[in-house]
Amino acid sequence: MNIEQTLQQDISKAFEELFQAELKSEEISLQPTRKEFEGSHTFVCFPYARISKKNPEETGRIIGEYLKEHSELVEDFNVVKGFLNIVLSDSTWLEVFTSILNTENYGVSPQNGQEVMIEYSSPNTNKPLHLGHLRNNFLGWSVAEILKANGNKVHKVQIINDRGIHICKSMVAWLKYGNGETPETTGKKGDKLVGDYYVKFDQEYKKQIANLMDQGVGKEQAEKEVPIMKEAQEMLLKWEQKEPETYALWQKMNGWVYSGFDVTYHQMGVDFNKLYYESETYLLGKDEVLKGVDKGIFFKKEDGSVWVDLTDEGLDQKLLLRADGTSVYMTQDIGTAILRFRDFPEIAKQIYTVGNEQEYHFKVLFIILDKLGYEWAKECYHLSYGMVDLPTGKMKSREGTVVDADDLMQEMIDTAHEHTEELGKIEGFTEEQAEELYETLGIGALKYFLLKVDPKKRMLFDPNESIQFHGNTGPFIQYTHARISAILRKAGQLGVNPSTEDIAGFGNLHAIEKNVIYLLNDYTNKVREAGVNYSPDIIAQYVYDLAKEYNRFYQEVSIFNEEDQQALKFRIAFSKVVAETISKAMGLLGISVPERM
RNA sequence: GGCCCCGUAGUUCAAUGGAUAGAAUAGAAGUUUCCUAAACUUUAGAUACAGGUUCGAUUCCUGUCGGGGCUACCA
Repeated sequence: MNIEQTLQQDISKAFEELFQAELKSEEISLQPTRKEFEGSHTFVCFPYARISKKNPEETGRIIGEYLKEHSELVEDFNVVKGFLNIVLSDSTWLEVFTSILNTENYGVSPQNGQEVMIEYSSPNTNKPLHLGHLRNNFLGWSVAEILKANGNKVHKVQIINDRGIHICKSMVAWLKYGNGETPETTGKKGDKLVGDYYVKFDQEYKKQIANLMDQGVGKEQAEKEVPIMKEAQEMLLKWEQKEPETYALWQKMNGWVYSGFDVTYHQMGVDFNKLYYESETYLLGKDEVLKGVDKGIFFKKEDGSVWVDLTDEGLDQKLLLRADGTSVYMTQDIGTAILRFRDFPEIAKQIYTVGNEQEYHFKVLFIILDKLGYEWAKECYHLSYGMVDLPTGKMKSREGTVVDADDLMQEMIDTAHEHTEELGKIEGFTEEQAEELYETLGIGALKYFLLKVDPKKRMLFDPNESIQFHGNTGPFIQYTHARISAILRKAGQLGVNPSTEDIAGFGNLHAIEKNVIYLLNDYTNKVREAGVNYSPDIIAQYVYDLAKEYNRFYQEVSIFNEEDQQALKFRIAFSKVVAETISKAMGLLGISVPERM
């Protein structure tokens, strides 16, 4: 049963019969009643005063009377300053609840036949993943899950930026200063090792510039003449010519990075269906651009460079091919987009999870694809998210303020460990179970923290204060689930296993129970809304509200002391549905929930 | 300079144009014979500023002030 739809229809009917006015039921918007008033759904009467030709207060009263008389759902109503608050009957609430109880896969829409591709992560291979990647990955992965729950078939992909001057820098530094070090000989994660040499390169680079300047060379000239930078550029050329030694070194070092990334992704709990490598796609797009020149979509300058003129769109001119004929980033992205639609001809949408500093880039990319005549260009979407700032400001690798992904996750797990031991909550756990719990809690806290904020907004991460386990946090929600699990275990031991028949006709619902059922009923709306807006924060906010409201119930209503057997059974079934909904919603965020904690 | 985004309690986050702007945390005060106190209850505290549109504005428009991003023949 759909409460909202039914109410909308009933209100629509009221308008027809009372005021002879046609008002489509979709046009009628209901909002949740504020908690200081009685009722669950509120109809705002102001906009309809001109239809009813009565003041809002009066309009609300008349419609309220009508609903109370004619609607099967409505038991009572009150009107406060033009707001019609609708009170539903207990039997309505119970009916809503049992219908949820009996719905398989509640909150999951049937397949709609639509295929969607979502890209996230897309790291460079010259340094380890950091806090910004965590937001990116958690966001992309969660949006993928949310889209699945909305009935889409989803392909999770990333493009790995595995070539270019950045990786050559690490390679040069390793050759010069590495003494043949490997992850095996040092015991270091491969991505960390390669990252160290990237840093080493930068240090040497600066040193050499300083030396040159000491010798009286001007700053600009020094930057141009630095020997180590020249070496990196030469290496890039060798790589492009596939010079065997360079190529082998590149493969070896990237291999180290990938093994390191695998560990990190595993700990993060994210995965991909297909990987794209820049080394395989960076030459794509050039043909498309040249074709575009032939068609007059792009233009060539005297020096031979190719540009697109976007001044009609209110943007600038943008370079697509350099004078020497080589590609730029934009060219590659054009090629990759086309490749992906070739690989997956059925996809109806492509989503790029990339930080908001690249908004301009994607705006231009999508316009170009459209100009090239690709219908699907309109279905490309830049899932743009804000930076994660530190209390000291932006993360800067050169200033050593980057928060490493592995370190941060480990820190969260360690904190969960300490916290759990302090509370003495690990009695009866095996060592293995305890370790698993710390991980569940630590990673859960981190994911929830990063996902509860609207992706579009920048957010602050304070390492000292963001690791919290109280209040609006992942562990709070996990704790609620563990509490319910304890109730269900006890119910199982007592042999209480309520069925729909057991609770049929139960008519003594507690006010908090109605609030919770309202939330349970709202879950499908939230999943839809989160899908439409690509916003896991909607789910995060929702599941927190649900857990919080259930905790109030837990505090105020006792279950096993209840003498009325039907009430007891209802509360068991009710708790079970709450636990399942918490678990599902958290699942959409990539957060698992423990049975005990 | 041009373009884009953001200014909400001390702090971190909410609020399809709707009621007395919600949470969390930090502060103050309470609640464990009873299903896990990582919980619950009470209390105090905010829309940067000035106009405009509207029955009604945190939300839409204009301006001011403040913060951030983009604006490379880098990726």
